[in-house]
Amino acid sequence: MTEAHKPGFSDCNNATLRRAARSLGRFYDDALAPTGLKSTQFGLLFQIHISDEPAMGTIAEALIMDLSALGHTLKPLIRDGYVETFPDKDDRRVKRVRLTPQGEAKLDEALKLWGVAQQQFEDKVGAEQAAKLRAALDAVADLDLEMPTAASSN
Amino acid sequence: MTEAHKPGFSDCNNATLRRAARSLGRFYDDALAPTGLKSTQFGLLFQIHISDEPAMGTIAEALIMDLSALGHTLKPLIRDGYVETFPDKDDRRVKRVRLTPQGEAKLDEALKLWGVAQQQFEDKVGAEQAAKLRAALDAVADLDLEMPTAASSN
DNA sequence: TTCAATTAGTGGCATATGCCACTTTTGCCG
DNA sequence: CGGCAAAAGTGGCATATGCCACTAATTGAA
Repeated sequence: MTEAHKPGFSDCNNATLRRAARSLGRFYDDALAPTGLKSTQFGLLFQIHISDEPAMGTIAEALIMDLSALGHTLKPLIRDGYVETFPDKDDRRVKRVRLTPQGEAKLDEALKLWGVAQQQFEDKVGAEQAAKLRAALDAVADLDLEMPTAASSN
Repeated sequence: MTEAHKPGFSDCNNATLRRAARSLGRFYDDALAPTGLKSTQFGLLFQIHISDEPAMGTIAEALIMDLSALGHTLKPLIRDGYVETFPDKDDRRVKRVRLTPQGEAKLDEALKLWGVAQQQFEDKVGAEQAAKLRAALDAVADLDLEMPTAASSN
């Protein structure tokens, strides 16, 4: 076969993905810096915004993140007054989430800066390519991966 | 029709990337769990392995990660005896890194499990597609993105 | 109705990552 | 040569994420 270039991270799908995530994350973080929000927080606020007072579990599922991780990530946003929670009317185990007026305002503010970064990115890779990449990433994220024969070998 | 029912949630390239990273990270983490290593640690050990006693800055650059972040991430690996550092002969500011024999052994052990996960992934998406995805991700990671506003000299 | 199993979150602990302020070395220059 | 800027790391602080053990609220029998 071809004289494979430096293997390094290149071979591991996961390592490559994380590396790209660090790189792109920095870019979007820089873009949002003036708002005081991290790109992850921005994404979370947006997800809450487009949902209808979602339960924590619902958000976690949509973002494919651990429920407890979501709880942790939500704390600074609640502390800063951007988000608030309230119990579900029918199931007291369920805690629903919504943006506060300040949260909505902050999101609007962030959306403008996000747009600049997003545009910048798409100008570089092309809107078409970017859309394809996102589709591919969504497909990967939604894969039902499972370890075949879990352990107990040799 | 009703909106907001898509798997993703926004057109944000960064959010989509992070979401996929969380998802895939879990898969690889599960695969490596028997070794006691996280997929990130595995990636770091591998990077050190294929490099020639790299300086910390060199590793950070290759993985596109903050130097201080690398330092933090390295700590548990040093504590567990998989990695050791030593000063550069010519420049005392430089700290070089290498795997210990246990580190090499642990890496070998992890490589086997990684291979299974990697194979599992490629069976699902196709080796061809996976390679393309990695190429796209590497391209994204190496983009020279810059915010127009604060952009000065570079 | 009462109790075991399930579901939704919380809290603690540990790693992953970044930024910023320092400290130590080098390098460069007048 | 002396001093100042740049380079390489370190440490502290804060957020991002996961897993596990627990608690509280529900549900599904018996």
